[in-house]
Amino acid sequence: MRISKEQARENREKVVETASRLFRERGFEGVGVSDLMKTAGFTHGGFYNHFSTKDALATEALESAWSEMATERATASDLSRLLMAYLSRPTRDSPGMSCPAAALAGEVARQSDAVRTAFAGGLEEMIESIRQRLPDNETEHSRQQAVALVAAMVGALILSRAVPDETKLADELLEATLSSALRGLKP
Amino acid sequence: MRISKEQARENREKVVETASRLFRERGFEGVGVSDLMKTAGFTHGGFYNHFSTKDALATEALESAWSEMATERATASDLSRLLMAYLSRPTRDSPGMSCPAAALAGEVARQSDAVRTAFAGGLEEMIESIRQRLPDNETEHSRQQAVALVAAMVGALILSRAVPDETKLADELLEATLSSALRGLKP
DNA sequence: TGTACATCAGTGAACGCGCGTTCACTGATGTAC
DNA sequence: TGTACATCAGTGAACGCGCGTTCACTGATGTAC
Repeated sequence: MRISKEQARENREKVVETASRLFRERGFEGVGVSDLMKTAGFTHGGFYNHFSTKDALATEALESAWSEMATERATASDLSRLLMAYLSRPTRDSPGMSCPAAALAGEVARQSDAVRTAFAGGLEEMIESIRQRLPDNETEHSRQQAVALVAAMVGALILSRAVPDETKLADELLEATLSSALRGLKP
Repeated sequence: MRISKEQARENREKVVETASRLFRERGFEGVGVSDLMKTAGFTHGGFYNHFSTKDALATEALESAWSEMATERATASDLSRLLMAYLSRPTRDSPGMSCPAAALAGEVARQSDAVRTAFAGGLEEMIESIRQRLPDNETEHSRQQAVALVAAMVGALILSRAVPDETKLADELLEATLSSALRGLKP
């Protein structure tokens, strides 16, 4: 049952997008190739027609997630709103659709150079896009401010997801970091 | 070859401490029971004389790591120095001996309730010990400040470990977050 | 435009491997008398 | 205090299982004439 080239391209994309979501939800190690292909609507054997290894897919899936984030950031009207959306309960509760840094940073430290490089590329873009939205985005200091802000955003989301769901601390992490970040934007 | 009660107690502690280090270095999933017992100096079969499951050990190992951190925090003379030590390259490059939040937060979100609760307990202690060291540690606002500060510290360390070693960004994350945090301590 | 055949995306069984966990066994420690 | 025996921490083989990856096969698509 050979498939048309166009169909094959679409199928490949479907696998990458499914991986992009599942990896963020369960981590790289938490998603098996067989599991992933099944979720994407295929059998596992065909995987290696598209990707040389699981690690190669991980790299592509990460790039896909970062690109999705960049598109989403472009729609935010200003930095305050971007921060409010990022440090929110809906974002915390849907890791598969949100920031790959918050979902995968811990595991990325132990992945291949290809994955780590893809991660750093997307993170750099995130930092720069935030720097450009800072009030004083021309100064040298704005770079430092953007880097620190991204670290705080990512840290808050990761920690909020780690503590048990019902704890006050889970919400507190988002709220305190948001307040602190918004305060930092004032001149 | 039965062992004395005292010896058995020491052996158990050795396994917990080895796990505490290895889990922080490689993640929960990255350390096998057999591997762990071998590193601690035993064969794997004896594991279940001490722990009911690997998850039970994970919980104890996490508690042990947090307790180690609390002891270490108690020796810091002031908050500035604590921040400088936390956001440093030596700390970043020895995850097995440093903050369990930075090493394990990502994975903890997908662990059992027991592990997540142990994680939240240690994190809460960390937040409170930092709040007490803030200049205005009597105000209501100090709690919020401490929570946001901890999120930034943990986020910076996690991201610094995720990007490739040689990148400028790895150091930048530590430095920018440290500068921003120290600036936040001024009245 | 129609025919013959090569290509290759997808299928599903099979591979070796390491995982967490179980178990029969060993023999020094701990205990009962 | 000395003897007999039960206890149990540690050993290492074995368990079923799911992992990433390979492979022979299928049959519609793509191509050569």
